[in-house]
Amino acid sequence: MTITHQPPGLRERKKLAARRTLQRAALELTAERGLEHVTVEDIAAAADMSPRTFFNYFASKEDALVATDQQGIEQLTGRLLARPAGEAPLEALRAVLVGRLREDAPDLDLLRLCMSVVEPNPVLLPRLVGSFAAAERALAVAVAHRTGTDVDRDAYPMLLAAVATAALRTALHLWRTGDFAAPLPDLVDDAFAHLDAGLTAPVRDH
Amino acid sequence: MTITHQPPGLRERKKLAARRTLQRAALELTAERGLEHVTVEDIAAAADMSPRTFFNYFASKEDALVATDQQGIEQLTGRLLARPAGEAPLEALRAVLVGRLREDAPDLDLLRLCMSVVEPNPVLLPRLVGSFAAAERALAVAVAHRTGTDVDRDAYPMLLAAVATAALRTALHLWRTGDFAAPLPDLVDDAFAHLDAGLTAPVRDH
DNA sequence: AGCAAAGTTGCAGAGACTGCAACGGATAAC
DNA sequence: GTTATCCGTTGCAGTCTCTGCAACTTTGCT
Repeated sequence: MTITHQPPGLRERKKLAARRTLQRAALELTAERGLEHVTVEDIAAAADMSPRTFFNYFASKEDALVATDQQGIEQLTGRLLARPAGEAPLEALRAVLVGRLREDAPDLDLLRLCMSVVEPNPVLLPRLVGSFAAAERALAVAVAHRTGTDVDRDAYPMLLAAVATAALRTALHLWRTGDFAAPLPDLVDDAFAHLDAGLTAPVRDH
Repeated sequence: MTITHQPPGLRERKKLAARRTLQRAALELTAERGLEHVTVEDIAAAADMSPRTFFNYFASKEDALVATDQQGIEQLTGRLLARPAGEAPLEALRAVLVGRLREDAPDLDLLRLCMSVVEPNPVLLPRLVGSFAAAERALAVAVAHRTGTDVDRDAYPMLLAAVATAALRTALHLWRTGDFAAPLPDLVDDAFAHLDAGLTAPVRDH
């Protein structure tokens, strides 16, 4: 099983499209009606698919609202490993995350929807936080690889990955509470700047 | 509605006991049989309660396996606010978390069980991570209060709370992969030490 | 065109979860 | 001591989530 980096075939593209369609349908319906007034059947219908097919893409209804796809994760770790070897790991993480966010606008769109949906449905907050777990683990492995440490014996890789997602989550929170006015990449960058500054109590300038 | 800090009445104690009984039953059964071979009915039976009662305590089967109770969270934030005002916020968080872990052994027992259960049931990992969300939010509010910042406008409080739980989660991971040999409080302390050291790549000494 | 691999769908069934109403034990007021 | 009240427990009925399986359709390749 080798990883093929061919231009993705029709098959893959259709699958990704279907996934996005379902995700968007789920988010929009939930934004309108609230989480408990949307059934999987509704979502499937809105996406012109069978309910059974929904579960081929998402393990649960809530997953469709907060999930990050495996492909995106692999893209992140790939880029992380491609950073110059001398770079400080935290810097590399910042560059990769910010870089990715600056690129794809369509993803940002879904992300915004997602944050809007989570806020009035607090049950989803743990889910959202949990959905970062997979990415975090993958990033930790990549960091371990970069630094020659061991994910299961050294604190460093997991801690660094966890701190990076902490920055991301913080930025997402501020993004939403600020009505998405500030550009998300900038917010993430700011959060990392706080980390660089050593997490000392900030000066209040407002 | 004021917060009563009376010695908890019989009623409260019984509720907490019931909750723990259910939690332990759920964890032990899942440890034996695996997540998908345990039903809520099984758990309720093992705890000598009706299945319906289970859902009076936990919103879902998985919740019983990873949930942290509201009371514990309030205890944490209470202690955080009671720390000396001059103390650096990260230091205060470290002291509170480590302090709490050094105290109650029974809780550690459940925590160990929980980690043992999550490992062979990866579906639970996001849930576990998500279960920290509530605590994190509460801690962020407390930090904001301590530092005079705004949870919804400044990155600092959420970032700090998220970093603290990152340390905790990292410690939990190492605790498990090390077969629970090292004392958890020490591991948490170590993780915070890494944070203090500025997240620079560690020297490899093994 | 024709074969093989992979995706979609329907179906049936187990189990998760909820609202409601009845029951019962503890508490408090009289 | 009796009565009124609160609050947790339980059973029940019903909806929805989620899964395995088998039939069918589409895609990718020759």
